[in-house]
Amino acid sequence: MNNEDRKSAHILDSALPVFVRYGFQKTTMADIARTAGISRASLYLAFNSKEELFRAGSARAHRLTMAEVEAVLNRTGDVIDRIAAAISAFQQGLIAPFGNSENAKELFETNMELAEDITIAARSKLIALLSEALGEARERGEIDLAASGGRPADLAALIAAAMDGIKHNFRAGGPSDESMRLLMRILQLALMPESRR
Amino acid sequence: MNNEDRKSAHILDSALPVFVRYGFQKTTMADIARTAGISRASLYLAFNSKEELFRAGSARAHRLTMAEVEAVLNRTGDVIDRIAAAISAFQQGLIAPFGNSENAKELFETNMELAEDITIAARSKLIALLSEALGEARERGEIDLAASGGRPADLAALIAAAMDGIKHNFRAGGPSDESMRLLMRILQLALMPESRR
DNA sequence: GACAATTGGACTCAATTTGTCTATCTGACT
DNA sequence: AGTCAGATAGACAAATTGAGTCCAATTGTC
Repeated sequence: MNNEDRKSAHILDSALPVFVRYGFQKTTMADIARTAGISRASLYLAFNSKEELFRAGSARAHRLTMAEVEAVLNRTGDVIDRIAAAISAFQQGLIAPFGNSENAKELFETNMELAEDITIAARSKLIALLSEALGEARERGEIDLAASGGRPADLAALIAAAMDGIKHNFRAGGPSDESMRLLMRILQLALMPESRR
Repeated sequence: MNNEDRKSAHILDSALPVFVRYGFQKTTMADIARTAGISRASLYLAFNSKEELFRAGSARAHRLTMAEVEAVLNRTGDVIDRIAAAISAFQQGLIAPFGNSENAKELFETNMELAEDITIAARSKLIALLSEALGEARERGEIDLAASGGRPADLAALIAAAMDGIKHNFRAGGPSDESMRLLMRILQLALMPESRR
């Protein structure tokens, strides 16, 4: 990571809590510069506009989170457990930081206006990663997809959809985690090879 | 309470959480109107300006809180206990609603700009009420001021000063409550009549 | 229908914010 | 000391937002 990147990263890390506190609309570039400990002029050297800055923040959050998701999926262990951990990492990285904010709704809307493509790409990648993990588990005979009749990609999409549905009611410590755990248990049972039943 | 007052009260009650959320500066009249469920035009029928609205809010909070403080002091029981309860009511009514907000500092500053007289008057009244309670307790022989050498007004001012000092570090559940309890125990010991020692 | 209360919307004016630019400063390196 | 790159304060125009006012239209009440 070069110097330029470290500077940008520092700015984005400083900007996040400001956006969370005030929402996109009420946050000014002066607020962000002050929080980052730099001048407004310098802020404009790093980002050409508030919208570009927000987009970069979204991109960074998605990049870091997806790296974490990928790392979690590449661990050893039961595939369902790894998927559960991956979903958890996804939520921790992309929803939790905002989910408790009173400005969550406005921020999500802003994100969809300014960074929808990034969000969609990350979601696609998540599904691809889950699908890949399921496919490999099937090769190894760890799970049996024949009984449920689904392909890895379909199962991955289902899991992502459930996660989506749950996230809309997200509040830390709410029933969201429980719903997700339930889904994982159901999957585990449904995908268990006959040989282990 | 007439209709006009109920309307104003409703607006002020709606405005408080908005101010707490955004601070005075970033809160707009449109925000308040939306939260109160009325039009911006109606909001201006009730209050001529944002500053007047804030002042009215401060006045209302002080009025309600001081009524509660007075009621608590007029209960039966040990005078020190009643004073402790009164201080607690004062803090609950005037500090707790903001003390946990990230905008606490800005809001207190705004209050001092727009409603300093109200704040000072309430503080004076608090001291007068405490002083009165102490004076009556002395008449009844419940406490002995001779040993400490203070007059009721001096003691009342001391208590208020301690409360002030503590409030600047106020965070819910912080050490503030403990400091105040300690002061009360000390007072209880110091003012106990010799006959009971 | 009369009446009062409320509203959306248009409007002005002032303040704020955005984004740009320049002259100046600072610190590192030579 | 001289040079250079990066950061800064501050000024600035343009755009946006917000405050406060006003009124015609609407709503609900009697």
